[in-house]
Amino acid sequence: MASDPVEVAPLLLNKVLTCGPVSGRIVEVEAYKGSEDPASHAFRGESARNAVMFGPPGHLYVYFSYGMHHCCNVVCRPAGVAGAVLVRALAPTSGLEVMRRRRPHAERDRDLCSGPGKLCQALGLNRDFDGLDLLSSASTVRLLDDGRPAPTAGELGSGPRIGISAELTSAAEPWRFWVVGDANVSR
DNA sequence: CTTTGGATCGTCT
DNA sequence: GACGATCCAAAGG
Repeated sequence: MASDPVEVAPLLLNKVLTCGPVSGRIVEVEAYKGSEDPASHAFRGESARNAVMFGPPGHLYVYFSYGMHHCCNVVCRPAGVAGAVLVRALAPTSGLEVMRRRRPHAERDRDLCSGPGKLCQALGLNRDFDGLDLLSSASTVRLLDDGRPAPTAGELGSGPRIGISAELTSAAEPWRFWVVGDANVSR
């Protein structure tokens, strides 16, 4: 959990993210390095918004974007060094009724968590949850291992990250990872 | 099915 | 004052 985001990202696949009655299996992620990655919020140094990315690993970094959406990340480098993994999609595993109520526009269950903004809406996450320790049993949001292993080489997809300006030097890096064939992967 | 444009506001320049 | 680590609806093939 405390190493290079590009190494950690694929290992988070098939882990379970849970918040109260609602939970889902992680099926798509993106790695964001800190100082070496122009696409990272931490590239230009620490600020009030991204402070959690500079804190200890295993904590939740939640940001607000586009004036209406929240996205959540797992911090994964030692305190003082920025780095995180964006959770892009979940396969819903429990609390589906609550998710549907929070996301009335979702017509199919695969629309509930198939995007970083969607899954935060489904889990009810916002900036109030920024900084939570995902590995503490006392936290309202937790990252759990239910025994399913990370995808094998044949089950693991990878490619360029989504929504990154093409002019950035790291835009073409294959730092997006997903579970091949899962219906909840975005797009 | 794919493409396009609008919504909306915290954050940093 | 500009710009997003996005989502959705509407319009066009």
